[in-house]
Amino acid sequence: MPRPSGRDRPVTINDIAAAAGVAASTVSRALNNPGRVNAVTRERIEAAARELRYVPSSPARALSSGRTRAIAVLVSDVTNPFYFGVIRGTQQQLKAAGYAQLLIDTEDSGELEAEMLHKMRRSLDGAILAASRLPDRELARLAGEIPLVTINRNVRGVPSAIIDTPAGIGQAAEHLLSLGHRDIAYVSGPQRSWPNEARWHAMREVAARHRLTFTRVGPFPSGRGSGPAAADAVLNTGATACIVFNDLLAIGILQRLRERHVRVPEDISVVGCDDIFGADFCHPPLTTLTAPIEQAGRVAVSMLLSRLDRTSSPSPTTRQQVMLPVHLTVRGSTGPAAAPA
Amino acid sequence: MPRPSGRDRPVTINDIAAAAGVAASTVSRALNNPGRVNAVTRERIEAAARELRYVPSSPARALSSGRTRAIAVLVSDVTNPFYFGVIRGTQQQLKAAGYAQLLIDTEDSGELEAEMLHKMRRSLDGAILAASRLPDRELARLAGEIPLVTINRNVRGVPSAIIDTPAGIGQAAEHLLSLGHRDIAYVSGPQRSWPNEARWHAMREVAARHRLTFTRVGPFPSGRGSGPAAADAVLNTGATACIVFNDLLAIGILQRLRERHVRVPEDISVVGCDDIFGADFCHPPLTTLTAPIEQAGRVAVSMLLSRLDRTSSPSPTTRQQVMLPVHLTVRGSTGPAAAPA
DNA sequence: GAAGGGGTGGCAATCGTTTGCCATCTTTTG
DNA sequence: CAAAAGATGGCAAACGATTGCCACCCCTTC
Repeated sequence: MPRPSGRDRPVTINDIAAAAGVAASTVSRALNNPGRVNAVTRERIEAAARELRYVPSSPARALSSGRTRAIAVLVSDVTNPFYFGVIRGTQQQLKAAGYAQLLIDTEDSGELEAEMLHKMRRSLDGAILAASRLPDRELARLAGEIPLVTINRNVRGVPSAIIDTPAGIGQAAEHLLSLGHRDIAYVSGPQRSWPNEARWHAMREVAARHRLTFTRVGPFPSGRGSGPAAADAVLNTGATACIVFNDLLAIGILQRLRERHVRVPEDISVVGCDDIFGADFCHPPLTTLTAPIEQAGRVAVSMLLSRLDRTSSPSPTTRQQVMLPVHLTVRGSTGPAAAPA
Repeated sequence: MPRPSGRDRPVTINDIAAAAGVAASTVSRALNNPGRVNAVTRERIEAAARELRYVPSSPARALSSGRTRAIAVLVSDVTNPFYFGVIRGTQQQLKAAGYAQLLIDTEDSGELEAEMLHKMRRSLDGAILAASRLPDRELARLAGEIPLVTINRNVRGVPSAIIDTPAGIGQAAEHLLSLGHRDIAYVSGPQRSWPNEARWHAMREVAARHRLTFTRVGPFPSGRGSGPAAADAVLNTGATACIVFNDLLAIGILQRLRERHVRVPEDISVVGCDDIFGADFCHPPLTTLTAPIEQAGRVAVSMLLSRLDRTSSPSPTTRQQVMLPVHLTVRGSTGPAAAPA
């Protein structure tokens, strides 16, 4: 017995039933399935519920209905500003739909990610994976256990919201090329990161189109801490410009270049990806691919919820993939190529 | 019936009971209260549980035990970097203790805050309020409904983790005074913000101690968007230095000053509060009061959990208030006072 | 006037655990 | 050796909702 003393036992559906002079089942129906009960009865019940300040117990509801109205959002690092946007987007959309948001930090570990998903599978209606570190096969398997939507991760059979940064890479490269850069480096993010591979792939395509060769350095963990190593590596290649896996790393690079008295953009141009918080006020302000991060979060939630609502009938209205466009935001970190020494 | 087809009905405690040849109650005890059952029986049960990959159903558990093992963390704006730290701290500590973290963005609205707390009170074991917008009275009332811990908010009867920024204000002011500043402005944050009042109060004390008068401008909403207005207001006061409610606002001010070609720190010095992400790489890097934000999150969780665990016996070991010290981090945004024109 | 059919509402089973209470068996103790 | 105490496990009643099924009433409709 949780609360033996009748101190302030929470109001249940039965209390309302008693107050309104009906059965508990009728109360349940009046509240969830209004068409099913007579209008005047319903009103009486609603009045009683209001009067008693009734709040349904979600555990009880979850137990009997099998639906928890809770969605998990998994991010690989809550302190990475990229995810702020995601979290905010999901938060908004989930709240609007009356779902609770469970935030989980997977600490960049695929195992932790899989374990959490497995453990919580019974208490969740679904999950959104931002930056999953899981192998495709594993991801597909988990998608069978629990409804999943990924962000920035393309796996067959798993719906996803994808930010089309690779397309933006083209714009970024054109921008640099038009400034006279020929020697461009790509600073690689984490090895097992899907967006990282996609971005590098896009770089190579641009290079091929222009009969150039771009070099790649890395991989580096995507944090500011990797900045020094990454900056040094870029300088070693002799490139006059670089496109960096993400802004966080790019900002780290900027700091290191400053330390080494390498001028940006005079000596080297830097382009980031994502346009996170800080990209506009670092020094110099970062030219970057502006991504609709919040929107990605919102879209992912919508996709997930629409899957949950359709009662097992695969409505064709929901797309499996939503591609979100990015655009290049030119700021101070890019400029004309330095004349070769 | 949630899952009518027996497709892959989740494993329950009963399945284990059957497999191990005991009663369900014994399984429950073996898993939650190991001392209560014989060692060999327990091992048999654990083996079966492992074999069947049993995961307990939290709703069911919550329903019968009355405890959900879920804690809500309420922040007033998820995109404010200050809260990243809080969220990360709570996240770590909660995960370690086996609790789920429900993230709620109250969008700076006290009503939304109260409503969410009230609605979720049945599905939560407790909540952590970072930057509550609720009046003291309301807060105290809600603390009776559900275990609460606040961060940076001091209300009688509600335990809290408080970052001692006011003490730091003293250091910041001394720093500025030693640089020759006599005319110092305080840039006020949101009006109903408790930390804001505390910081201004600390400013006035320092001023009194030195027989000076500091001016106050604002209030301003705490976002970068308020930067321009705040910067202009500061310039109007003729102050040679300012201490700003928080870094977000300070960074906004920095940007505006740059636009207006006011040099920092030559023409005016700026000190922020919190040392958020970005404070070290904005231009110039911001001198600020470094706050142990993550730690505040962790401490708040510890306080909350210790309250939950002590089975209604008010153990005196838990303090009601934990004060966390800050320190001044001097960077590029402060320098010697300009000679009066 | 009998048969059929919507509209309403109640009964009771069910979801998966936890836990009070009791029965049994084994030890310890005087 | 009897009685008390402890260890162990089962029974069954919660917890608070949802929902299938049935009963009843009141209208139609032929």
